[in-house]
This record gives sequence, structure tokens and C-alpha cells, in this order.
Amino acid sequence: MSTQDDTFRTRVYALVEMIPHGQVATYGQIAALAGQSRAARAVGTLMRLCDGDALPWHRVINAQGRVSTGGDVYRPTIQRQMLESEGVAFDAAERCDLDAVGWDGPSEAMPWE
DNA sequence: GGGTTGACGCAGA
DNA sequence: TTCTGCGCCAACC
Repeated sequence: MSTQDDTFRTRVYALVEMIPHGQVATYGQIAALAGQSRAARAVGTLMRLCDGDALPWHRVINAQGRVSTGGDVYRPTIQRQMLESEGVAFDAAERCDLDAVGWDGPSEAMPWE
């Protein structure tokens, strides 16, 4: 659709909204799906900026299966709680099993791909 | 227009 | 398994 902005940010937002309940995706995965497999840091920046929006940003974690928000101390806690409430299990190391709850990506190729 | 920031990824120790 | 250093890219000021 050319009616919406085709910026990297818009792509990331669209992809995050596609993450199903009870599943999680990694920053690198989102970046790759958005067309920039090496822009994982940019995804992190966008997640921080979109905080407060209606996006399920808590379903986006790093490639190690851990939640991290750097600055804020409470965010990783609530993020983990939100994920656990969706059925995402964390181990003693505060990591989740990406092999079990990892998002397999959109069912169809994205418009920009 | 240019420098700084940042919720990452990967390789090595 | 965990930590550190370096590189990548986009947004912000």
C-alpha cells in the first residue's frame, strides 16, 4: 500500500503489530523482515520511541531471549510479566525459549519485500 | 547537514 | 554461560 509511509519505522511498527499473542520476536528478526537485517539497533531505538503507543513492544526481545530496556528499571519487569501472562515461560536466567515461543514471521511476504 | 545516541548482533576470551 | 569490544543503521538534536 502506498497510502502509508514506507519508512523503516512504519515497517517495524507493522511487523510488531503482527506478532501473535503468546509469541515473541527478536530485534534482529524484525529488522530483517523490515528489509534491514543489520538494523537491529535501529529497531531498539524505534521500540523506545514508540513506548506508550498501542504496539505490543513487549513481544520484541533480543536474540538471546532476554528482555532489556537499558535505562528504565521497571520496564523489563513489566515486559516479562506481560509475556508470562501470555504464556511465555522464562527460565532461571530470565531467558525465554525462543525455539518454543519465537515468532516464525508473517505468513506472507511483506509488501515492501 | 553532521554528530550523538541506543531496548542489538556477532565473534572472541 | 557471561562479559567485552566492534560494527551496523535509523532517529533525534
